[in-house]
Amino acid sequence: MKVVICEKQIAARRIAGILSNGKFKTKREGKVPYYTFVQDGEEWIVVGLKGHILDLDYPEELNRWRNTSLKKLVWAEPNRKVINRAISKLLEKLAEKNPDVVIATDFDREGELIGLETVELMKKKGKLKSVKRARFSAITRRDILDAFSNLTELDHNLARSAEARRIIDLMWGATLTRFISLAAERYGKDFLSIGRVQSPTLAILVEREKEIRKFVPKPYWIIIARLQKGKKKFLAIHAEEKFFDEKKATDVFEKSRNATEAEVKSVEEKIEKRIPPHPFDTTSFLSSVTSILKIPAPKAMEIAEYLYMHGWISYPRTDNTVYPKNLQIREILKMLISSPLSEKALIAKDNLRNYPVRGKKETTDHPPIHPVGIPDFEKLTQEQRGVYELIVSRFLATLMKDAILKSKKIEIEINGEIFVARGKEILEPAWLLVYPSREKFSEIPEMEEGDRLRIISIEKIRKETEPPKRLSQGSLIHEMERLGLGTKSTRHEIIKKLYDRKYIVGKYPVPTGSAFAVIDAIKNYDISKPDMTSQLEKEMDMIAEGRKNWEEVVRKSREILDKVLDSLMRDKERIGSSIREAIERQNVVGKCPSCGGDMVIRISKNGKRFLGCSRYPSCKLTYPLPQKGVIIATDKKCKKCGAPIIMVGRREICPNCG
DNA sequence: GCAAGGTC
Repeated sequence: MKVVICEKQIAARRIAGILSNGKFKTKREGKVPYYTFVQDGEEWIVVGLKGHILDLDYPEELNRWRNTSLKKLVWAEPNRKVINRAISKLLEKLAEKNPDVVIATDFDREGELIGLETVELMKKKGKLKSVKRARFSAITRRDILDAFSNLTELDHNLARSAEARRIIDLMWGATLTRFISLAAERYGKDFLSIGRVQSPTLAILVEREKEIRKFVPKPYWIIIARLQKGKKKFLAIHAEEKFFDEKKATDVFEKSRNATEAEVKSVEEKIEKRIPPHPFDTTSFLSSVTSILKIPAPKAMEIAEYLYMHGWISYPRTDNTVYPKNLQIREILKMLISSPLSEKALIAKDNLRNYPVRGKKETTDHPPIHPVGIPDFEKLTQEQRGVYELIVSRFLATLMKDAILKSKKIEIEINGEIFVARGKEILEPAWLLVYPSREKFSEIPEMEEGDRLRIISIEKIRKETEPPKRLSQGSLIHEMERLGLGTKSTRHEIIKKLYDRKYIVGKYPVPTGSAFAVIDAIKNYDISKPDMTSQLEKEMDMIAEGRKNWEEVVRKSREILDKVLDSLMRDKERIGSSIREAIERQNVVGKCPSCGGDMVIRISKNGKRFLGCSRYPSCKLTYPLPQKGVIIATDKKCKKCGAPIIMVGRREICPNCG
């Protein structure tokens, strides 16, 4: 008997289909499906796992946080425990039949470890006749048949490199998570956490927030001219753009406002192209969903998972931005033309480019995210429908011709001062008809050198420089990818974790007081930096190449952790009180102008938030609060009424005067 | 009640 082990259900079914020429049967052991067929008189069984089947955990006696010495935890050996009882039962049952086993998990580090876990679990139950490895980087007929006729051995070094990662992550994560929670006296569901990926990610947000808060806006002035050519009105801005010197701005303003006429000095026109966006990988998918549909990244991934499980989109966890050669693009387009989204699909069909757009990242394990089926729109929620339609739109856009624009720059003289009007018109919209673009377009009238224009008005407008923008969840995921933090499958979960720990709040994540305090406590250690991951990556490569021993790498990491823990322990009191203080201050936004108590964000009986004095009931002062947006304290007071000024999002307001 | 990595 031959037993083939795959990493996931969909892979198992497709591989069974390829190996059996479509002649396989689906059977079940309890709830677990597997696929079976007979070839050359031998029975084949193809099993689909659900990722890892073993996980690490510490022995029971180390699981009482308050009674366990952290020093002991650092040096403790974690146990392996089975994650999914039903799958392990099936594997054990198959092992008893002494089969030839072929490991056909994903061709990567974790895939190799999943394979090794499976073999070790099965070997406990029966003697395996042989163990082989099938390596393929795409589930296509050719790649699979090729892999199965050139079977190799399991790469133990590669698997052990993943094992080292797993042990190192757990020992650092568990030890420091417990340390910071114990120091801050946060127990149960309120615990705080630290990890190799989550902490550097949080540090990015904290750094950015510090820049935003210390930012001092600088006033500047712009001078604009409202002009008219024929019947068309348009705007031009003085060529200096930003005047940081108000006197200079006033001089220019006074000089130009007396003019009665404007004259076109030069006209510059350019034809420009806009290439469609590249096919969706997980990162660009999440970034587009969060920015276009305003759906949080974890939710977007959940929806993608749902659409995939129902056979409407391809596998959503991919780093690939290039369609594979064998992708049936014409067929998919045809399918979309007879779907409720036919209108867009027909526009695409009439505007096809020669070859679909290619992104920079090309991998062969999964194709970019694209539609593979048509759901019943009536049965989808509004969000599911939105996500599906965005995937369709993106797919169509990648097949379409470049958009053609005409950009114009017109220089206009007004009493010796030069003003500039800019316009951007769409000549050939092409893919812009099916996919949203962030670019702004505006038309301005046709003009020629020497044209005289009517001046409607000249205005001097005061503006202020703006602080850096907060990262959206999508840009945060891009940033994580750039720094090598997390994987396509985990980045959104890391973000969710930060929300669960109340380290961040709001749609555009804003770090809370506890985030500032925790990052401050660990800022001098590698665990708060992306370097720890890049260092670990290097060591994993060396283990995989056989140039380092995995146990040695783990032991060295333990020694470092041991020292880090010693150093943190010496500072435990100070770290603990600074986090506790930060959490207490989290809801305080300033002083009560009436009695000097603290003004605190509170929730009323009907669930609305408001500002109330901490000395209630002896002081009954309250202010209303906007119900939306993250509220941040400033150290300013309102000049009119003395109430504390608060920041809502990035805007400062007085809760009393507005 | 810990992490990060797979997957549903």
